[in-house]
Amino acid sequence: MNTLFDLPADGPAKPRHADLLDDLNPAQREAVTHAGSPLLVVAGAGSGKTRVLTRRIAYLLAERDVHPGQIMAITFTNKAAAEMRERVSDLVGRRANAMWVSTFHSMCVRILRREAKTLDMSSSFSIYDSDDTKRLITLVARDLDIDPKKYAARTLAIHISNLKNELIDPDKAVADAGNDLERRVAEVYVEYQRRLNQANAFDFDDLIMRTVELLQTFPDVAEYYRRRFRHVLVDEYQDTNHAQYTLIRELVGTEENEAELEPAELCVVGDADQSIYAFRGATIRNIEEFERDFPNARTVLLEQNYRSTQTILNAANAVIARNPNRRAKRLWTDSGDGEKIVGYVADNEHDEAAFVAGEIDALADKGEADYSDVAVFYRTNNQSRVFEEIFIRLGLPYKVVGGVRFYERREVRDMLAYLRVLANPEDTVSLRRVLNVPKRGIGDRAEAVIATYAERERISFAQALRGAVNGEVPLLNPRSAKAITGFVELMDELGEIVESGAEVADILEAVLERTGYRAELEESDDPQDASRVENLTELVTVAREFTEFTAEVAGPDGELPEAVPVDPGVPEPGSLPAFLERVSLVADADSIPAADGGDDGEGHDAGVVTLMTVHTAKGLEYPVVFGTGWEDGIFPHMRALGDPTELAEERRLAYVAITRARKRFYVSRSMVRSAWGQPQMNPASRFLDELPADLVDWRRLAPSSSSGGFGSSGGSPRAATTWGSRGGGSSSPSRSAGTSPFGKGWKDTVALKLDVGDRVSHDKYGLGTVVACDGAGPRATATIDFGAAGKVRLMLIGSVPMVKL
DNA sequence: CGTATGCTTTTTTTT
DNA sequence: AAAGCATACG
Repeated sequence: MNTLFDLPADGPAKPRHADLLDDLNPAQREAVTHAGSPLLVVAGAGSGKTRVLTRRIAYLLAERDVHPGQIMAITFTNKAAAEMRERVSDLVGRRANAMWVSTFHSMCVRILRREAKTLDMSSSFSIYDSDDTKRLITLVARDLDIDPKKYAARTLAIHISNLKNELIDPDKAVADAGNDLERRVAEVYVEYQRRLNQANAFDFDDLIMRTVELLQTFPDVAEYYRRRFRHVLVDEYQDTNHAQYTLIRELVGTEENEAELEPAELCVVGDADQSIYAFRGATIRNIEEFERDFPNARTVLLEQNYRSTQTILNAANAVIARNPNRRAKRLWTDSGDGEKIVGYVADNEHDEAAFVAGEIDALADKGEADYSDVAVFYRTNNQSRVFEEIFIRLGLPYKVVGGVRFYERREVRDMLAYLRVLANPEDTVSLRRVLNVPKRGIGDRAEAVIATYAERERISFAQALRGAVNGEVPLLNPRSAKAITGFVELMDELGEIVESGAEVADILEAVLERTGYRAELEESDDPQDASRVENLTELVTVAREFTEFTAEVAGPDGELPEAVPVDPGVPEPGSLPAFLERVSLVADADSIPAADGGDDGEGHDAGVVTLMTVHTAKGLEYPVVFGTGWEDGIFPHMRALGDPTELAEERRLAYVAITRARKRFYVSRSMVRSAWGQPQMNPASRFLDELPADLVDWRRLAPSSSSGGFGSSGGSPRAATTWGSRGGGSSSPSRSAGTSPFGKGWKDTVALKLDVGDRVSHDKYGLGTVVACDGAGPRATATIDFGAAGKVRLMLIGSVPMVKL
């Protein structure tokens, strides 16, 4: 991390004007000092964006007499928020604590806790993540007799999420529904939302949508926040969705809706080329139309890059230039060309991982990089596995960021569900989750009976359980009633512990013991259960540290950093609700190891290599970056191959990957890669072709195919897109040697060999284009877009009524 | 009600 | 390859 520009820790509380602007380039300086109208900072990768933001805040405080309590800065991850706060603190001291620096989601939670009553919710509400959401939708869909085959809960959840991101409420969704799917979605949405309310819960999307609703429906509430926050700063503006955009507008206010109050000063920072979250509703429109949305807006362009070599920037520029309809922007640096990009074509994914490990080893040996200087990127989480295997074997220290997240593990979620029920007894999803975990004799049948009873009596599930204790529930067999009584008593006991003000960690311990959850795991002989016990111990430790940390931050006088006036409904620091809130809103990126390897003087700690998806890597930088799996179908992802819009997003992703690198960038691809069991052959990523040939030093090329490569182009090596049984070694004894030029080396059962992009003619469907290939050998299938006839997935085995054109 | 077994699906990316 | 889900049986 670059500490070059940080003031000494004991520096002046109020740096002078010159200190804040001295080391900025003219564009940065303008972005820092601009006043009086909305400001868009188009910040290319590595152009000093965070520096501009933090300086701007410091400048507001030092030179423009703004009070820290008037500043709201919004980011996408807690890590980014923490970093921003810290860097502002370095500049202006502890005054920074009065600012709101947070993610969209925690900011909204904070507002919602305070104003919950206004929306008929209790401030002890639960926050549902996508897993909870899916569970609730499953329940709702079942109650509505919706065929789970035809409408998967996940599909319904995605559609409902999209509606919420567009601020479409259930009533409007019903009114707008124009086809079968939309009608079903709307129907589920209505009931789902009702149940969320009943459970005193918000889902992720609600946090934004309902805050907007709050501000739009209650002008006095909106005015309170508008008077309070006179400066709103938004990072990663290109990743905002419509709901977030509207939220910003409501917070800032406009002349129309607030006659006596000037709109707050808005400053947004972003880069359309780094927009990679369209799949969750982010829209580049927000950044592209900023000047129209906010009249008189000023735009500042930051193109000078302080991170990478010119070689790396040229590569990134060349790739991103292929995207259509793009506002021209070229990053440059004055720090020289540096090393060439290193390329490698592997036989298979193990070979690729071995190459990466070998290079890291070599760099470390030569003293050219510490492990902590190195990051390995891949497109999807499952690709981390081979790297882990080989790193473990070689003893290379590493950390995987993301993937199966700690808080998503079953045992952890079970425990959190207990805690959530204790904090919010109306939380039906969590309650039903733990009802029979560990097994205590309350089966599906009993659960359904209770649910029906609750529905009919119009009471909550929790109340219905109490009804069962009193024998008021018909059709419930006595055994179940007895089991339920036991459960209710157990929860009451735990509730008393919570009431007594016990620490979160102690509550957790009590849950683990008294429910018998830990005992069940310990008695099990499944080796997985041993690691589950460890995870739970870890969870208790996390809870312990959470309480201690907040006690520490609160300081001796008990004064909280963020507590300006103590907002009603804001959870007590270190308390159970505070813990649950924190846990609900953590992101993968929040747990990324420090880039500087934690060298606290004592000895030399080389740190760990960081493994993560390109998405997670956004906003980070490393001296050495490995971009792996650059294959069509992997990166760009298979799902994007058929769609220009999605392909453009994949290309932005490639741009993000390259621009993370400071000194060295490696790219690799693999000829063969196993996908769900079966080996699969992938052609080179089209993005490799887009890298200028003279920038890349290919350490190993694809073996040239005897079939004389069609499809090879430019300077980059592209294997002929034929099939053969390469690599894998022992996997298959049947080698392709001596077979036809098209080398159908797998099994002779495969009737037709197709690649993505091939044109075909089918007896029944007519002309089509292959958009995806899956499986191999007898299980090979192709997904083919037949235009008007739709997309069809076909087996390629036996006699296929189709020819390749 | 709980468990075993076999069948299905799963792979984007995440606050 | 692995995990979740439905079905059948104890």
